[in-house]
Amino acid sequence: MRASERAYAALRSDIIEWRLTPGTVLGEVELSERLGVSRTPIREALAKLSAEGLAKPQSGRGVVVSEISLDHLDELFELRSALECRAAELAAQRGDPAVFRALYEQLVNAGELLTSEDPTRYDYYRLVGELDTAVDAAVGNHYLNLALKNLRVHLVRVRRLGKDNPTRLRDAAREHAAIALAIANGNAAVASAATTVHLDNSLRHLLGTAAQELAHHHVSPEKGTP
Amino acid sequence: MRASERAYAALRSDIIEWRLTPGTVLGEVELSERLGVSRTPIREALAKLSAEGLAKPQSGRGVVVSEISLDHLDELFELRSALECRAAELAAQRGDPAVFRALYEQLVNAGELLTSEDPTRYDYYRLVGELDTAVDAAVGNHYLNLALKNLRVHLVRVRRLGKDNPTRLRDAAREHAAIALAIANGNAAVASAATTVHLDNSLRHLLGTAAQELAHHHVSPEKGTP
DNA sequence: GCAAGACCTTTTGTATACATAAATTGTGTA
DNA sequence: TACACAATTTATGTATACAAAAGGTCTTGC
Repeated sequence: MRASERAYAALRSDIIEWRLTPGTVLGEVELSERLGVSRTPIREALAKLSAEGLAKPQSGRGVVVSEISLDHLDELFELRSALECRAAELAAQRGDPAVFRALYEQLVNAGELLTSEDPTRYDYYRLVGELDTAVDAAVGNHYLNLALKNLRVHLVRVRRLGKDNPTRLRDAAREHAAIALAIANGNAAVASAATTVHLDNSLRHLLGTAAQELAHHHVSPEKGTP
Repeated sequence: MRASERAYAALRSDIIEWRLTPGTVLGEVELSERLGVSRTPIREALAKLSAEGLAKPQSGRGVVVSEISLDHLDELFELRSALECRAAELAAQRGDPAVFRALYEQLVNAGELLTSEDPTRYDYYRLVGELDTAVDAAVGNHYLNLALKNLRVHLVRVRRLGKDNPTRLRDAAREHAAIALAIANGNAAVASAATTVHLDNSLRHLLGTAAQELAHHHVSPEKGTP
C-alpha cells in the first residue's frame, strides 16, 4: 500500500471516529512524524481530505478538521433528502423486487440485532448499509452513487452526535423496512415518501439529542491529538 | 498565485474546453515541461482534477482525462434533476420574489441575446448563470450548493457536445423563464415541475445532436496535446 | 504606555534526487 | 513463428533540501 493512501486512511478514520475533533489543526510536519512518512504523501492525503470536505484549508495557512454544527445538520439532511428520495424512486422503478423483499424481511426483525453485547451496533449498521448498497446497485447511476458516497462520509461522522438510543434505532429499522417494501412493490411515490419520513424523524432525533454532545465536542481550536 | 493553482486552472480549462479530449494521458513529466513547473504542483493539480471527476487514475498507473459518453449523459442528467428540482423547490420557499421576477423579465427577452455577433453566446450563458446563482443564494444550503457546483463542471463540458442551435436556446430561455416565474410566485411544485420539463427537453436535444459529435471526439486513447 | 515596524521563527510551497514498480521490448527456446 | 521470461526503460511514489511567506515577538520611537 502506498504511504499516501495509508496516511489518508488513517486521518480519515481519525476524523470520522472523532479521534480528531473539529477545529484540530493538521500540521504537515507533526503528521509526518506521527505517521512515520515524509511530508509529500501527507500533503496528498490532506488534499484528498479537503476535497472530500472532512478538512478545509485555513485562510491561506494550515488545514483544520472541518466543523460539524447544528446548522450544518439541517443543510446536510436537505441534500440527503434530495439524493435519497430520488434514489429510492429510481430503485423502485429498476430494482429486483426479490432483493428488496429479502431486505425487508431482515429489516423488520432488525430489533433483535440491538443486543447489549454489541455496543457498536455493528450488525445493525451493516444491515442498514446493505440496503444502501442494494439501492445504489438498483439505481445504477455512477454520478448519483458518487454524490451519495460523498455525502455518507459526513453522515457517519454525524452519527456519533446522537446518543445510542435503542428505541430510536428500532423505529429507524422499521422505517428502513418500509422503504425496502415500497421499493420491492415498485412503488416510487411511496418509496420517496417513506424516505422523506425517515429522514425527518432521524433529523429531529439528532437535533433533540445532539445539542449537549456538540457543546461537549465543539471546543475552541486545539492542536495535536486529543 | 501558486504554481499548483496555475497548473490546476490551466488543465481544468483545457479539459472543459475540449483542448484536452477524453482519454488523453496526463503524464507528469510532460505536463511539468509544458507548464514550466516541477512535478510536485502538477501532482497536486492532477489529484484535484481526479477528485472533481475531470480526470481519473488509470488502473494503477497514469491519469487520463475522463470520458463523456452518451450513457454518462443519462446518468449526469438524473443527478442533475434530483439536485436542481429540489433546489428550485427550496428557492420557491425561501427566495426573494422580486429577485426572481426581475430574472424572469430578463429571461423572457433572452432571445435577443442570440445574435450572430456573439458565437460563444457569452451574454446568454451569463444570464442563465445568474439564475443558477440566484437559486443557490436563495436555497442557502452549503452542501447542496457544493454538490451542484461539482455537477456543473461536467455540464459545462457536456455543453460542447450539442450543436449551437439558436432555436433550442430560445426555447431553453423560455423554460428558464418559467422556472424563475414559479420561484417568484413561491410555488415549489411548479418550480420543480418546470425544472423537470426543462431538463428533459435539454437531455433529449443533446441526445439527438450529440451522437455524431461524440463519434468525432471519442477517439481511442491518444497522447499529448491534440 | 502604546503602537508600529523589523526581525525571527515556524510552516507551507516548490524543486530535485532517488527508489520502486510497471510496461515494453528484445532475446531465447520450444 | 509464437510464447515466455528477463532486462531495460520509463513513469510514478517518496524523501529531502531549499525558498518563500505568514505570523508572532521583540524592540524602538513617539
